[in-house]
Amino acid sequence: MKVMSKLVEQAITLLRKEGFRITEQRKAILGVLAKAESPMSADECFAGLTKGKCDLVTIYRCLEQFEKAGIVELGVRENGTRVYCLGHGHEGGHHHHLTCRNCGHAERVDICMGNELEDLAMGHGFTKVTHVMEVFGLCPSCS
Amino acid sequence: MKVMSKLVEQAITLLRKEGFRITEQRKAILGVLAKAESPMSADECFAGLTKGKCDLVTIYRCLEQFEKAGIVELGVRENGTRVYCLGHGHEGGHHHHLTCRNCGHAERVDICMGNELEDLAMGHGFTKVTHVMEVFGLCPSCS
DNA sequence: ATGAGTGCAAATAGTTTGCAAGCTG
DNA sequence: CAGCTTGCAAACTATTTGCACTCAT
Repeated sequence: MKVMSKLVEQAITLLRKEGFRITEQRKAILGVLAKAESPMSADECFAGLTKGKCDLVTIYRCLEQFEKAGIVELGVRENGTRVYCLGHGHEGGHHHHLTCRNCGHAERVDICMGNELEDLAMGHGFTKVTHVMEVFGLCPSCS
Repeated sequence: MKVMSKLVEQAITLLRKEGFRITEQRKAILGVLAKAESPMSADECFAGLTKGKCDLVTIYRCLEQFEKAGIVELGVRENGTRVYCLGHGHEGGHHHHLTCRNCGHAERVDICMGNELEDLAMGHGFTKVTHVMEVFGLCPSCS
């Protein structure tokens, strides 16, 4: 397991802290996510792994754990497919994406109305508020 | 086909204008959507129809057409299920929803950053920009 | 009458579950 | 060594497609 990106190291530390176990497959999955630095579906992670490294089912289970542990962000594609993303750059905080409907290329979007939404939801008496937002379009090359 | 809500009538007019044909099943589906006035999945529409009125496949196809014709809004649930919504009240323009993760109850949310997103996307050279946003939480009764 | 629309059956995509065996802490 | 994790097979849910038939225009 050659060099390990900073992102992966951070993630592993966090996982360990949350009491999850560190396995070869988890490290591999994190590696793929880190290399992409953009949202990926379980299937895409699978494709990015050296064949036989890990079962697709394991990827689903790990991604779910990663999300619970708060080390990846969950998003949705236009067609409903769930995608997970290891925070890009800096702090990797909450963010969204501008995804090309055609080639899949995604860019980070930092505007977000999370607070306004939370306030509004609280106003309606809702608790445990979360939100999903995805922006789609055709990127310059695909336009 | 008893009385028909204003919403349904509007929708039918629009459909006709766009060159789509008006069938019993389409009217029925619109009727269900209008009664709910909140986002529904294809399955839920199906359940709301008198058995045998229309095939589930037809619902999928109709909803797709309705969206193309611009008479329903497309949304996504937390788990990726697509939901469609006939504009509530007033103009039925673009809007989002605050959905209870537990009981499914949904309320309309009018805040939206569509313009900011569009500007940002344009800035990145993207065209044909659309976005999906859904807010989830636990409603007062389910909290 | 003619092509959009429908029903039925079957195929897909994405995701979940059960269970026995393996590996981490 | 206890129990979290994994792999494999199989079940499931949401959605799509092919094809012959029907009905709105």
